[in-house]
Amino acid sequence: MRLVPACKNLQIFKFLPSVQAHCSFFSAVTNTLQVPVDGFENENKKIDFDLLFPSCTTVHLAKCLHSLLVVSGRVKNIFLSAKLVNLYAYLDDVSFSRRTFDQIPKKDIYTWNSMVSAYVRSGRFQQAIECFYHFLLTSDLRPDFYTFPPVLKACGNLVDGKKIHCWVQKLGFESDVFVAASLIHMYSRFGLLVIARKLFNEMPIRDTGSWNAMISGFCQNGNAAEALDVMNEMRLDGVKMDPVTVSSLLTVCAQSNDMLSGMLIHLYVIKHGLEFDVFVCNALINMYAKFCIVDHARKVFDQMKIRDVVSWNSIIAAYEQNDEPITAFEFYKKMQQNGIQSDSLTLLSLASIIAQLTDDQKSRSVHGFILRRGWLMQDVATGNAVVDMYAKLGSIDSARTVFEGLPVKDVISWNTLITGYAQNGLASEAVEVYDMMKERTDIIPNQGTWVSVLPAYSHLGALQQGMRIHGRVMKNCLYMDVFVGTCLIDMYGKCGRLDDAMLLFYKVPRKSSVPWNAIISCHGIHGHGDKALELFKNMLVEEVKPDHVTFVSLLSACSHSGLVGEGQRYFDAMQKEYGIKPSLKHYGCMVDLFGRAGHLEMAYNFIKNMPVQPDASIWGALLGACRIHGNVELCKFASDSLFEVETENVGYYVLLSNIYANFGKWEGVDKVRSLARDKGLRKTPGWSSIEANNKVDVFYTGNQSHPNCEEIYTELRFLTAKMKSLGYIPDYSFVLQDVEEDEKEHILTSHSERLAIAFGIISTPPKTPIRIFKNLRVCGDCHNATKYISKITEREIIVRDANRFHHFKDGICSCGDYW
DNA sequence: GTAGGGTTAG
Repeated sequence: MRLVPACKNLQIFKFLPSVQAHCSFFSAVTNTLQVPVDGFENENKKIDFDLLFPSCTTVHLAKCLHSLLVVSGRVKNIFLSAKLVNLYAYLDDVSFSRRTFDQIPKKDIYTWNSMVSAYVRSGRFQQAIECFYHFLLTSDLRPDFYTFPPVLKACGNLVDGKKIHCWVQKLGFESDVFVAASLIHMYSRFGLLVIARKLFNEMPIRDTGSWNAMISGFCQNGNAAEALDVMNEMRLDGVKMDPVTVSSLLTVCAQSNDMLSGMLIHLYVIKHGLEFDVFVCNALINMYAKFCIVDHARKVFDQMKIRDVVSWNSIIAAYEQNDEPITAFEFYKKMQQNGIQSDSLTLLSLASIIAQLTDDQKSRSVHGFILRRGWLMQDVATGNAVVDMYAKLGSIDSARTVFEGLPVKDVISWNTLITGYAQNGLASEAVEVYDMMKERTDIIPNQGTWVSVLPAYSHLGALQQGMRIHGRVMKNCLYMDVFVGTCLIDMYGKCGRLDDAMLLFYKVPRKSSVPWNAIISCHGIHGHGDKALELFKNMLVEEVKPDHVTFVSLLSACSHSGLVGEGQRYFDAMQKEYGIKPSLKHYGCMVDLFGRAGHLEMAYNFIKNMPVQPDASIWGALLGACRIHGNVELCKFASDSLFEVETENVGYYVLLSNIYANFGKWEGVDKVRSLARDKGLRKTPGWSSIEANNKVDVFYTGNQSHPNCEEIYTELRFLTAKMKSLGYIPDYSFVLQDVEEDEKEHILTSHSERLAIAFGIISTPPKTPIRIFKNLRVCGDCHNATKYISKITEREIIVRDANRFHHFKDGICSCGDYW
């Protein structure tokens, strides 16, 4: 080939590959277009370059064509060079468009238009606008009809385009259908729908594109009703909907949960033969996925003749978001088998699938894949998905590391990390991250932030901080958001303010089960079983459909209040009247309900008749009941069964060792403890916290390092003496160490809950309520002592432990010693 | 020779 040496000196050939590449290009184009290679060698006279452009389907081929133009000198032809600008843009290589553009010495309007639209097509809106202004400043040419649509599109993504609109008016292009559609679309993107509608109404001639611009304007603002109105006007006008109309409308139907309209449009699609358009099918898949009708989504997907990456992403996301991670993963594998390259959205779904499948090993591969593609650095959404994946898998440290490495962190990155800590039981870390976001960034918290940080405050019992958020939320009316509202209800309920929780409950929208579940559960943990049942009945009156969570809240409320008969009835009703299949959580509540009430045999028989395999939580509930009611035989059986299915949860070892200690079987205690030690399990240390003077203080058992330590122990000595004079006898069965009597009394008085109460007494005004939180269950002797303390100090003492609330007042506890 | 209106996201 003589061509190659001739090309060597030319700048453009830096990009050109080997001799073989030239050969393959030549054979490709000459075969297709029947251009003899001789023709090129005879001064190119026989080659029609215009015909070569459509053959260039890759950047590589485009570069080869470019080289041909350079070598043959035809690059000087202004038409052909401008076509190259467009070609590179279509092949998604805008930097080559620009290089080619720069090499054109005398640019005409077509050249400029091509460059601007090349930028727009590749999403570089800022550069498109800059190029347009550069054109206005440096060229004598006037913009034409073709100039404005891309420029207006760029404006819709960046700045107010009113200035550009003035230009359009000055030049008299407003009546052009293409320009008008662009204006309508641009104003819609700014939410200026009135202006958009006015322009639309004033159009003398409307084509389908004009209608589509108006409809998509409403759709992109989530204005479903108006979009459907325009659709009806359009049809009355006798204009047929095309695939563009339909795909916009399907999306807005999905967003607004309008299943009826969505299905009617689907019928239209079938009747008018639009079901082979890829955009339409993709929109249908997404719509059915949002409606949770995955089968319909699947049917649409199956009958598609051509599928693109969006089709695959949509069907994968459909299964992923409807809790079918296994099927979703199968589709991902099929996508690969079909040779479709994943994009960042594929990986977004994949990360969530892996989290749902709890597949630690695959999580590393997903992370690696994303890292290699550079998406972690370019695309914050992908980064957030990785953080979320690790957090959901419990690898919160990996989540943190990925988070730290993100070059740009948006509000969702922060929310994801906060939620990650909160859901892994690390509430104070969650709060720390929230504080860090507040102090070190300008990021404005949103609904998601409140939903992530409020549960952390609930967990810590940080009422003051929670209330501060309530204040902020009030300002922008976000408390009307059902999720934020529910988190606040939960926070007040879990911080002991049941009245405030109720007040709020009546303010938030309660059409869905979400706030009902929260308020029922709050009454349950406060031991107000009757009120929980009443709320459930109100829920039915207001025609809110209970879900599986409602019944968990309801059954556990029955269990806390000893409402055995009611619990049984609702367990039955749940299956028969509401068609909800009980999950292990429901079975656990029932075992707890029977066990706590002392019906150990019933609890055991219930487990035997369960249609599913009992897990550790079920045996744990039975073991807990055995502890309260002291059944040694069943205890042995329950613990054996428990450790067959679960050996990692330290709580169960502690429970069993406590039972042995209760019976004074110290060998048993030692055995269980060494068993746990061998497994490398360490007991969760018990702590209690109290929020006083805008600050949360945390006490561990036997704490000596608190600044008010001396005063606290003095107060406790004083209280113990007073309690004894009123008839208090320490119950040493709650001392879980084999030590002397003196030592036992000291151990009881230095339990974390007592330190916190004593601190509350000395640091808050007399007779004000004291609110305490304990991470484990409150000790029985402390429970008894707190009754006396409430009488002596004339204070209401509210203790929330891992299980429920205890309200102490005038020497009695709201739980009636039943917990 | 060029242009508008469309599908997937935490």
